[in-house]
Amino acid sequence: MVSTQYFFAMNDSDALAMIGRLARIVTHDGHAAGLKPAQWEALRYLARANRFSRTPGALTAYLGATKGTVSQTLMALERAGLIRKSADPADRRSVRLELTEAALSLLPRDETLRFEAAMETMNEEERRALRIGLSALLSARIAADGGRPFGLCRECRHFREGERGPGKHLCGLLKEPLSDEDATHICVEHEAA
Amino acid sequence: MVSTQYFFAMNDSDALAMIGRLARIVTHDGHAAGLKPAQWEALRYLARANRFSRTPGALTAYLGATKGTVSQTLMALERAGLIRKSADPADRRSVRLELTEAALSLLPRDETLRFEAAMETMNEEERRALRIGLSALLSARIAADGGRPFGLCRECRHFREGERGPGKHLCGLLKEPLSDEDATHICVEHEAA
DNA sequence: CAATTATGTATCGAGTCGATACTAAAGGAA
DNA sequence: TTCCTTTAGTATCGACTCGATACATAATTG
Repeated sequence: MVSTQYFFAMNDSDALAMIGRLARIVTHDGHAAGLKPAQWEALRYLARANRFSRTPGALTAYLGATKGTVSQTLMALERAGLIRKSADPADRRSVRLELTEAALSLLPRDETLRFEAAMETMNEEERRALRIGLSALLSARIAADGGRPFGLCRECRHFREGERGPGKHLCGLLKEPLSDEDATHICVEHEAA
Repeated sequence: MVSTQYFFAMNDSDALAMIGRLARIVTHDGHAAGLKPAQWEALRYLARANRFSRTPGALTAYLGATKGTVSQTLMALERAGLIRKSADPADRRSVRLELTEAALSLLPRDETLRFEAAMETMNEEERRALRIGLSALLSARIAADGGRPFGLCRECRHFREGERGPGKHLCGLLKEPLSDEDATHICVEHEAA
């Protein structure tokens, strides 16, 4: 493998520098298709979030930004025809967000997908190391900041699998039914089991 | 360990999402001490770069940005008294960059240092995995983009160790003498051995 | 010596993003 | 019910980002 020839990360300081460089590349990738980095982040989030989590507030928590900033990004996306907003019938303060067809057809042009291509050139041991290392680092950092993990139902303490029959689950927190499809998306209310 | 409880990265797509979230945190950290993300990135780079690499051009290559953007960031840093510019006597188009005392005393306030604190809560296996995984990913991605690796002399094909005596090395490319201290900084001209 | 290439700056426009202030709806307590 | 507090989101400001384009100057190449 050529891949480990360039960088010799011997200590945490080197790892920190690599994290910075990685972040830079992601930001740079965010200028694809005439969008901005924050706009791509919002689209990616909405594509992965379950229906309870497709709101400006949840996106704000995910991004760690302020409400005002997220509001502006969402307005830009709405102007561009990439998201639709609708009122939440249960809570009229709240706004539901939905990707449009245009947004769905734009997702394959996400430049950060190039990282998946890069991973394909790595061997299985390196890929496994990446998953373990990133997972541990993110968990530690997000926990230290008091942020939300945004995980899947499968590892959530509120998940009650099959409580309404096969493939029909329940969220114990929101008291809402969950389909198999719901359970494969990330959730703003996620809490580790 | 709590750290691996939150995220279960099963595949490359999950790893990609983690990379995105990591990048977001780094960007957010970049608003410390009244500076902006791009300004912190420039300061961190200049603190790590050897004397051949402390130029606007090298910083542009490192950041993967355009010359104009980097020029503006550097002007903002100069106005803030964090960098000094000086003419390169050998090439009068080129500008040498130097951190001021104020910048050096600001470096400990870099919020991305919190990642080092997060790493300290990880066990040795996780840390090792992080280094290996990040290294492999960055190498692969940067190679795919045709970017420069910005490594250390030790792993550079131009490095001629001790050619001028003990602790006195030589860069075969630039034909310049290198001290031990020079060799511990990253270089824009780095090429893997 | 002319053409080309390289280094860096000037300017523009849409967007970012923290800060602050604001509106409106929900929820709780007396 | 009527306050009061909390929550969800928007409006506006100012400094900065960042790609794009155009430009000036210096080095290099033919």
